[in-house]
Amino acid sequence: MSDSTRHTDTRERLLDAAEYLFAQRGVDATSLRHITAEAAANLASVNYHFGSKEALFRAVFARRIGPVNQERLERLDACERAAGQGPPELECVLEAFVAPALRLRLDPAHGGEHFMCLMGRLYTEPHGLKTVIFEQFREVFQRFTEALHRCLPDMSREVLFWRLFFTVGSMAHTMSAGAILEHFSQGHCDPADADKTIRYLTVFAAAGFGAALPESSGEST
Amino acid sequence: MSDSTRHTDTRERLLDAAEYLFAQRGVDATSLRHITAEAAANLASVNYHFGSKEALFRAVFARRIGPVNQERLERLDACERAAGQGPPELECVLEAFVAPALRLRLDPAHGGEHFMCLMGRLYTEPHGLKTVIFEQFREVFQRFTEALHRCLPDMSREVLFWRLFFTVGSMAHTMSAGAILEHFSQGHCDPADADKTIRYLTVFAAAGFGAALPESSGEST
DNA sequence: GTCTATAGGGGGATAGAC
DNA sequence: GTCTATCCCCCTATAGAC
Repeated sequence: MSDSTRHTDTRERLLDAAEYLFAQRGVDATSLRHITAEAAANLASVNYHFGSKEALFRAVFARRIGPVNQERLERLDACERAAGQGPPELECVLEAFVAPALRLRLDPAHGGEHFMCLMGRLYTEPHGLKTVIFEQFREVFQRFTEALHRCLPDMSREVLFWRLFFTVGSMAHTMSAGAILEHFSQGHCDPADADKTIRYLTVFAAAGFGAALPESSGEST
Repeated sequence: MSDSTRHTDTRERLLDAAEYLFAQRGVDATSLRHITAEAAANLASVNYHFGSKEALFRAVFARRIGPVNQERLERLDACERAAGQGPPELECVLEAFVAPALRLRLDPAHGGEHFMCLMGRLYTEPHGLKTVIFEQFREVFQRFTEALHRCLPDMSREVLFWRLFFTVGSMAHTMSAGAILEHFSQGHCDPADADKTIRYLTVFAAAGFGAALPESSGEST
């Protein structure tokens, strides 16, 4: 915000504008012309600063994913310290994973809410770009699956992966489709209340993880 | 399949092609040229049969959502009959909701797998078209929230809506991002096994619904 | 019902002046 | 670093012959 940076941050304005428009209208539906207009920059500036639309998309993610994943790992460290020698607490681990993403919405200064929506959609978008971005989740994925395995030592890898996957689905849905809940619940639910949302999701997922294992019991068709 | 319909089903071929390509590459990224080429039809045929790309998109959904939602209601009826006077069983209700969508993948003759993926993405896509399509879910939503309320009479509407929302998120994620699970689990999980997937998700969600209620307990930041 | 041809509008990327 | 002008592509939708 200082005057010394004012003239140099076209790049930042482009990132902000792209983040906002990608989240609001989708990546394919957003043109470089929309972005540069929103950023009050020139059409050629995207190619000058980033090289291509795809590179801009990657940059939008690179700017924020790192901090989110770092916070996840720090919170996981805290869970493990609190547990001493024993396994960490299940709810603590799940909250460590879920909270940093769901709290993006509250990020002051920045348009974290837009990024949260975009990131929630990332999992299901058909873009080939996904694969590159998912590499940035590898460490988080490994650390958390290890921690969950210590929480639930008798659970097979298969079931553990499935339940983590369901948890990610609930989280992603909350990040990108909260408006639907607000609409269908007719005001009963408020996805803008991050603390409550985190608490509800953590409790739901922890109970799901703790369920007795189904060995393809009873009913099949 | 009969010869008498062979010459008239350009319309069907267009729907199949659109369903496939929308699922695979996204709606915005799929052009009418792609669709008509895939369907071995003429570029003008989409506008002749449907009027516009948007109308084609709606037709793709209209063709399959009806049957899925009808099956959900029938299965819910079955749960309620089985329960007699009392409340239906929680797992039965959840499976009634989840199974018809997850079993789309097995739909023979048709490309149900593609539609499943597309439908899973519908919740989070930025298209304005969503609102029109969601109207078709209204009855299902009401019947299932009522049934869940009878299963869990002490649960507030707020918590019930949240947990149904989390369940929908897990389901949608499974429908549209199963490939990610297959990749990250390195073969431990097989999202193509519909029976197992349904069982796992039902058990997970039922446990989540059954969790003790959190009154913003303990930790907040 | 099906096709060709085309209108008319954006799209991403780049060259080259400043 | 920033801007204008422009190349060349693909898009949706429609007109009109068959």
